[in-house]
Amino acid sequence: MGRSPCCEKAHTNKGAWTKEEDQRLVAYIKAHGEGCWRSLPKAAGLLRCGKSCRLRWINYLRPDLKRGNFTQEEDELIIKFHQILGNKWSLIAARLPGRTDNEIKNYWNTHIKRKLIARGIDPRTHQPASAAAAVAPAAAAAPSSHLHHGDDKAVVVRSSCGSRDSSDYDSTSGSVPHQLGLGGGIDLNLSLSPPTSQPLSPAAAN
DNA sequence: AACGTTACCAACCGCAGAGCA
DNA sequence: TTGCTCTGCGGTTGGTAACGT
Repeated sequence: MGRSPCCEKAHTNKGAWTKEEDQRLVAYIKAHGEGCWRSLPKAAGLLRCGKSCRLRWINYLRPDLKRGNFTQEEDELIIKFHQILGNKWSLIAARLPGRTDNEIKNYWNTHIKRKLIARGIDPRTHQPASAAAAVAPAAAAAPSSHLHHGDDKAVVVRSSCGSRDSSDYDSTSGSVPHQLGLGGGIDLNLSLSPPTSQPLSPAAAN
C-alpha cells in the first residue's frame, strides 16, 4: 500500500546484535526509560531501526526476564491459556512473569505442539485429533504447504493461521474458543486486565 | 571425520490499531 | 472526520548447534 518503511534501511544494521549495541541500548533505556522507539536508535547512537531495538529490549535485555527452561507448570499454563486465548502470545506472556511473547511462541511451536500431538490432541483446537479433523476438515486437509525448514517437519498444523484475521482461531464462533474444563485448581483470571495484575503466584512461577 | 537432518532461538517483516494533529 | 505516524503483535525466516548416519 505504499507504506513507507519503518526506518531508513540503507543506514541500519540487521541481524545479530553485538555486545556493544546491547550495552548502548541498555544504557540508554536505563537513563531515559522505554518509549519513543522511533527516535531511540538515533538518540542512543545505534544503527538500528526502532522496532529492532524494541524487540531486542523486550525479548532479551529486559532485566526482569527469566531466561531458562520452562517448568512443567509453565508448560501446562501455556497450554491452558492457549486453549482459551489462541495465538494471543502477548496475552499469554502477560500471565507468565519473566517470559516474553516471542519466547512462548517459539516454545509452543517447538515443544508444546509436538507434545500435544503426541498425546493425540490437536494443538489448534485442543480437541482430540480425530475430532479436530472433523471440526476443521479444511485445515486438516490443507496441504502442508508452508512447513518451515526446521519446525514441525512431519507435523503439519502450521496451516490455519495464514493471516492475522484467521489467527484467532475459532473466529467462526466469534468468541474465545471453548469453555474448557479448566479446573486444575488454577485461577486463570482471564479477564482482560492490565498485565500488572498478579497472574500467578511468583512462588509458583519459580 | 564428514555429511545430512532436525531442533531451537533470535530477529525480521508486514499488518492492524491507537493516538494525535 | 480524515489522514498520518508510531507502536505492538503475530507469523515467518535465517543461522547455527545438536544429533544421527
